[in-house]
Amino acid sequence: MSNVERFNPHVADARWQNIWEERRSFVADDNSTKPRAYVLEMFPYPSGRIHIGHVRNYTMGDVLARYKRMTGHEVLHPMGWDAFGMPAENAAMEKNVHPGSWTRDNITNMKAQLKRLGFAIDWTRELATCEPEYYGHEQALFLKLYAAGLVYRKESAVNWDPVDMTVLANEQVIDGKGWRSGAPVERRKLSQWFLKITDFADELLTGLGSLDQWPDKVRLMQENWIGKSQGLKCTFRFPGGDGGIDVFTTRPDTMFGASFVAIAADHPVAQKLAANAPDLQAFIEECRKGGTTAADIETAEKRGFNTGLTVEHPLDASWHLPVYVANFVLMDYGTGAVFGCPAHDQRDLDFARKYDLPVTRVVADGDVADSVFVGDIAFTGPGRIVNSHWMNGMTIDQAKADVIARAQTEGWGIGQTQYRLRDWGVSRQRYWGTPIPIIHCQTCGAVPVPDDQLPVTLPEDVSFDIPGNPLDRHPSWSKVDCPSCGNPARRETDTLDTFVDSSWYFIRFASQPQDKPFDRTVAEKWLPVDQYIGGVEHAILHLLYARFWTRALSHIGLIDVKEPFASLFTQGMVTHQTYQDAKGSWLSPDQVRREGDIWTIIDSGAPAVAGRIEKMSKSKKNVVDPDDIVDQYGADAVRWFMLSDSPPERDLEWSEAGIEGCWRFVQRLWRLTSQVSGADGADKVLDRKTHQVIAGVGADIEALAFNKAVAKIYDLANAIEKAAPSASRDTAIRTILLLSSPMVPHLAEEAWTQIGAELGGGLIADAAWPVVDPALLEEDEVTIAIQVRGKLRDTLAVAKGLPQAEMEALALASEKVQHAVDGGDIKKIIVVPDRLVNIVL
RNA sequence: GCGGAUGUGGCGGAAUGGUAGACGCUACAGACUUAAAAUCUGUUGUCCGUAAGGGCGUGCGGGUUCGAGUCCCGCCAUCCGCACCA
Repeated sequence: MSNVERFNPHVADARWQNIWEERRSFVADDNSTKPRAYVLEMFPYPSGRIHIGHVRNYTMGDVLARYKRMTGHEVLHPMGWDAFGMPAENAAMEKNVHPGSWTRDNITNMKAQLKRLGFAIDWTRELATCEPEYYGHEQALFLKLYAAGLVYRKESAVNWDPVDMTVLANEQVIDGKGWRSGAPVERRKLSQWFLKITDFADELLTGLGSLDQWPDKVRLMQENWIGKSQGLKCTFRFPGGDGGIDVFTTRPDTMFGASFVAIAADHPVAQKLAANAPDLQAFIEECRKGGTTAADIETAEKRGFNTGLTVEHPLDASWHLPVYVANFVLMDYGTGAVFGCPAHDQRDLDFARKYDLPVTRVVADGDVADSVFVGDIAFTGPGRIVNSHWMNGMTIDQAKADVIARAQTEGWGIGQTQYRLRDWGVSRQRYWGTPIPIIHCQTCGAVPVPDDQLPVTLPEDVSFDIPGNPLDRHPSWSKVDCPSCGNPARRETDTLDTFVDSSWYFIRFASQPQDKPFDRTVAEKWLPVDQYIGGVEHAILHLLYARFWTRALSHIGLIDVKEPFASLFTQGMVTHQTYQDAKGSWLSPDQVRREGDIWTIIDSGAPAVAGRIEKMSKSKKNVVDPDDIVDQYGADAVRWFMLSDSPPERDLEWSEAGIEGCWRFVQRLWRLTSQVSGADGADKVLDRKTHQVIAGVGADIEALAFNKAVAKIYDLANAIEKAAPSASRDTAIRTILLLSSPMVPHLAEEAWTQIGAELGGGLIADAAWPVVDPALLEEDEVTIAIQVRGKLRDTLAVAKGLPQAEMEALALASEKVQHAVDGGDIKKIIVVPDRLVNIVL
């Protein structure tokens, strides 16, 4: 054993970080002729401190970025800040700081934290969405979409806090009450800006088909979110022929099972009736209680109000159905009205049982075809149509087609494609966001801010001492002259949803000229992003909005990119055990100590309870600060931990023992690199292992299966340690350094200068990935399994490629096999070459 | 409520339908040491057995197959998303 000093990250980390920076190692060259690789992790919200989840995310991207550089790519790996959002305003209210200075301070701190981890980031392209240099271009893009007719204004519901007189985000509504006032929230309508994402519904849906490097689950979730369905839009007429109620249904086959029509509380018919019906008015107001989320609405008790109105059944005018106002019907989806077929829809059945409405079966469940439906569980399976006159005996699909055809011929309905997707409401009644560049004029209406007046910047002099949007009460900011007629007018005081900011930052990273949002030619060189990595919580909204925005820009001819992210990876969360004291208060991990199976509070000696392993969160105090652990173990051990053990798409549990193990491995790798001996001679077994590992680690990194790459590196380290000195062993040591350098770059550089000096020096970051010799991958001997009746009875080492007959003979000759067969009748022998023999009795 | 996923030793996990538990962690035993740390060697799914060997084992219940952790059907549990959190 040599007496090498330990690897000291406290010195080495900063040294190499400075060298990479000085040499501009990771600055991407727009004009490079190398193949390009754009590696992007979802940019962070500057909340204050870097979170371990960020570290995991950026470590994964970093390994890929560094690997891509080593395999000859020009890599773009940028970083920026998703810097607008509510927490800055909350901080302003709580700590009396300006959202801007709070945000910018956080960025400074978090950038320093990220730098300590040695990520191969091109910091020259750093951007923050809260700066006019970014959001000004966003305003320009918004106005281009406006000019193209993709932006419009309409009424839409928000959570209204009647005490604070302010709009609340869903997050600020807790159990139906405002988080500060505690008052029950109401749904209130406001006029707001919308982007026409529904124009792209079909494109966004079919586009999913081209995203073959996206996880199936994300594509499926987006598909369901867009929710394309075919159905019938038809009118249930008021008796007497004066108008009616338009209804959309995906189940026209069940029309003869209808027993009521239900309309939304906001439906014009309901509104009109309520004017003269106080009890209906009261019911409608009751329906407005509670928050706006789908979960709130759909888990609320299903309630209805019988309006006393009736409508004619389209297929039988003599058949009249009652009209209810129901709290589960949404004005935003379809026509805001449905017909209820209780036998074949659970919600309708619950409703019918509650209000004692008829329940008629129209789809047979096997042989059950009784006209009166029994039970409380709706039948939604396949079957043939019954109790439906001429449709009896048809399949569901035949009946659907029949009813739609009949409706179109007779003129009372039309076959229609419907989407669940709604237009994207982008108005936010808040300060800390991109101002919507519109001016409201009494004469001219909504007028876009002229290009030469962009950016519309946020005023700095705002106060947060009372709830509500400071832009609204700013003395002068909103007072402007109309750009069109010159008369006094009012600036829009709503700001844009922060999802708009994150819908194009990846384009701005690729190209950031001062005078326009991006240079098309340069952006198109880099886009689409080759690998996008982030949390699965963004599977729908962010990723769908970014896809839409890119298509919208493409639609108006600004860029020729349809899909922004060619390959997507969704990582799991970082979790940690939680601890509580006897009263149930949360304790941080450094407040408790373990003695055997007993946990105690260090300060008081009182008992503590080790609870569930949960996502790290401040409220549960189970957080670990990356700075602390980098201080203790250095960047490389932390990075190694982020990649080890857990598959990246799954949750990773932070543990003391785990990081200790990683620290030991870093030191072990360091010792290994001091063992280059200069010895001669080849070690064929080690050579084979080395090349198998080169091939395996490369494939694993490309597949982002970092835990498997790590396991293979451990395997190679074990093999090297067991091998006797030889030229092969020296090569294996250099190889393991190269293979692990994307993961532990500081140690790799440090060791590389020592053993690399003799090879001519240079940075390992600039070194080439080792090349696999396919001839060395081949094993000449394989172990085959011998099964009897599918149970393993023996294993045999045989030459690779042994003929099946010989495998069979060897298997039968095995004593263990003969014992297991025990003279029984052999019916069949299955032979899988180089794998196994299965003897079937 | 709707949509999506996950479930394998003490723990994290590995396994193109073909030897379940690679690799790591923990624990235990041993070596080295005055001692500790570090390091090294070995053991570590479970039950029966001195051993050889055998039984049982991938959330639960069925099924397909020569062969199922893997495919199919039905459950259970947990987690994530649900349009103003980012």
